[in-house]
Amino acid sequence: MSIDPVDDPRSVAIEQLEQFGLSAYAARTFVALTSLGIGTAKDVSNISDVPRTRVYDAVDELHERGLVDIQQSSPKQFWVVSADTTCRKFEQEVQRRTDILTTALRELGPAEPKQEQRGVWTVDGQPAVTDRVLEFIRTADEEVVYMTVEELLTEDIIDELTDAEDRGVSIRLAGISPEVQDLIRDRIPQAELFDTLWLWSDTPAGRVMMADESETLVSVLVNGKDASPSDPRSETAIWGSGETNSLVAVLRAIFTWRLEDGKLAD
Amino acid sequence: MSIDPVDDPRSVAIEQLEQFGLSAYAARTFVALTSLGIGTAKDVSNISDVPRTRVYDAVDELHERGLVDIQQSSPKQFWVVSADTTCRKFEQEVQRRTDILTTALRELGPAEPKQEQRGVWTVDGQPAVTDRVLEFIRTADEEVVYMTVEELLTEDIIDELTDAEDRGVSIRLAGISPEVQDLIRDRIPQAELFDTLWLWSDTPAGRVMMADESETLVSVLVNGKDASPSDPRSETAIWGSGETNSLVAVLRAIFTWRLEDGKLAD
DNA sequence: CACTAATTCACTCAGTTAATCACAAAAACC
DNA sequence: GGTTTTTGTGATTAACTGAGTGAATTAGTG
Repeated sequence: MSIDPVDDPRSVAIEQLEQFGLSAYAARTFVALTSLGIGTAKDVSNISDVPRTRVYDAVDELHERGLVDIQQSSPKQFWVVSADTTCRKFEQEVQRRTDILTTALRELGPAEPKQEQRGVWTVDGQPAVTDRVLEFIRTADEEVVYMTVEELLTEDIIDELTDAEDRGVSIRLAGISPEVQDLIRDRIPQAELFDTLWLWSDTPAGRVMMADESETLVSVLVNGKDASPSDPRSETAIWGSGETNSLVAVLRAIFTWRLEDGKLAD
Repeated sequence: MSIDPVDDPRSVAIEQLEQFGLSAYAARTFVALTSLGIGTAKDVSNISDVPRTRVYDAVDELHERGLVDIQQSSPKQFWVVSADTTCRKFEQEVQRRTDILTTALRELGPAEPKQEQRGVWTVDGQPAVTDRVLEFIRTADEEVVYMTVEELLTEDIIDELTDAEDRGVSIRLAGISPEVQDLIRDRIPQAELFDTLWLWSDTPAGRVMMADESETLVSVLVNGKDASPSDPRSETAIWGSGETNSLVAVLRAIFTWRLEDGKLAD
């Protein structure tokens, strides 16, 4: 077919506008008006598939939001604000909302350190896993050990590691190719780079990390062979926290042993 | 009653979370978990009024979004990310969406200068009116005349006027008390301050503006006496654009006459 | 093995919104 | 001036989503 819905700017815009809380009609009407600039209900109905009689309601909704102005004539004319202004508007709106949410949650959250001992938690999806990793690095104050395949040593992680090092946290990294090692030595000079601990390459490798010997995370990439090759939600991790957590215990044992044995005793 | 819903951080947070696209159950569950830190379905159901049997669905939804992790034990335990991380997450998410929307709309909008001649458009609500004013100032390149009551000479307008002045646009302001005039002279030194043109004080005064003698806007505050005194949606404006627009013609005549007559001829 | 708690699943009900239709008012056109 | 088309408003119906409830299955516990 001629138009691929995922590429068509119309569909994309409509999709996003709905996400911002507009009704389907309002979103489609807005997009139609954006390419028209100014138009009547008939014009809008022609190029969008909004029933003509419903354009009026949709425009009212948009007018409420300050996105469209109405000319009281017959036929009514509808004027749409510029794309730039619209986006600025949404950004402000959302910024305001985020602020409200932040303060509300802060008032609420006792933020008492959740010292879970026994449990092992699951996280799915690379973004979510990265979040946990970042949080662990952020709250570490002595040591971070991070074994990873290269595709998972992303910029945000390096940033967080750099911050940690500045706080005096000792960083130990593994699983990195020689080229990237150079980069790391530049960005995080104090980091200790050690070789990967076990046979790593032919497994659906993900990452293994430990912070302060009390927070650990292990992940695998689930689409090593089959599954859609570019599915971003293909990482699955488990993590545990607390000195007596079993996962923590296992990893601490392994790391301590290998680090002291294979490399240096610090 | 003991709890005012508009002040209760729980209600506020739930409200905002729903705006961000979470279901009612998911939002309430999240808030409950935020004050708990870690909890079971029972815990959540006790302090929120989510039916126990539905906590699981809600948690699934939150897990999908990376806001909650699940411990596969019995009873299941749920762990919630910190308030800070949550808000960071939403901010990123929304930023991404706004970017997508912006590019999509840019591809779409011909952004051809909408030169409307005859029409007079309506705008309601102070934020929306301010938007139009800002846009007119932004696109002016010779002259801006702005008469206003003080409460409508807000910071964002002053900023935009300052920018305009830097571009070499001549600014003419009226309707400002002596104290504020000093402020203006400091912020926008080149601005010409002229006295209000007609009896202004006993009307439900709003603003009158003209940009480049081709874009004009007139507003009134509709709740001068009655109506809820602090209703923000109480300003109503009309605007017109183009050399031959009737509203433009009228205002141009008045301003030119009064400015040359009463003050100076520039 | 029996009993209880926990979890999942299936179903109902209500509210919302899309969509269609019918009608009144206004414009345009003989 | 009457007729026809266009425009705007309101009512009505259909479809869908999501809240809420309860039954059925599973997992712990004594």
